[in-house]
Amino acid sequence: MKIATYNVNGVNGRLPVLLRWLNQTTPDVVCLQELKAPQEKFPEQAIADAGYQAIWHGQKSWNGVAILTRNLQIKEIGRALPGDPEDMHSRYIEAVVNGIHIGCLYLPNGNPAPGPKFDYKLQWFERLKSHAASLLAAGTPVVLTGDYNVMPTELDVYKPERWLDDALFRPETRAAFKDLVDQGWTDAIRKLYPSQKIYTFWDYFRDAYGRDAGLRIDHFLLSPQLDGRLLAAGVDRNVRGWEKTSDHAPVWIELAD
DNA sequence: ATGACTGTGACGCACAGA
Repeated sequence: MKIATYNVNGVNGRLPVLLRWLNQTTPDVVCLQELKAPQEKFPEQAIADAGYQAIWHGQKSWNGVAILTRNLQIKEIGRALPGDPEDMHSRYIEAVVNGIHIGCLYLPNGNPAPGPKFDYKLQWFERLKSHAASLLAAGTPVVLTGDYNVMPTELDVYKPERWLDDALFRPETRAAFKDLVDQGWTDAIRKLYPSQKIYTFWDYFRDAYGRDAGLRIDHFLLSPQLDGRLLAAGVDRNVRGWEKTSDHAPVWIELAD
């Protein structure tokens, strides 16, 4: 089973790119982030015509997450990260597909740091850790994937020294990600490519893609039940070179059935 | 060190992104 994650940066503006990529790569499950569309403006029909059913949690202008499946039943479990009923951002949706819990997340950016946005990021991280721990305790296979807005190590940044004070790379952020992984999760890309420079995002500015000035911020965390089923993983980085493309590239894993 | 790009909502320009 092939599972992909893709921060589309606007699902309607990105629709031609999204459909082209879906058609070329036909993942079985797709987690989308940054829909930037209200609930009623999700392009359900175009995605259905491409062969995918979908559940989504939209929001006007910002955020928004979705899970798409191809020829697989999808059962929604929830569309909010537990722990803060006041949090109105659409940043989490969870479903069961093929017996696997799929958590699709869009972790807050957190800039500028320090400040209230950074505090929100760290609080969101705490809630994620809490929910992740309960998923592990349940003992079912789980994939937690999406845009984590974290470069976990220096290997994941083109110029680490420039990012030390950034919300995506500050010590508190990296520590939160490490705490999460240390619960018992496997970072799928790093398991297969422990020392390779791999990026999933390139800024629109200054020809970042052309210079390969990238970041690795979109991740797949696998619960222990799935660790042994990981067959392959990669980044469809060519998609970042397409016209009218997102600043993120799709990332994917392949699991044994 | 700075500013550069992009999508959305509204149809200016502000805001958020990373």
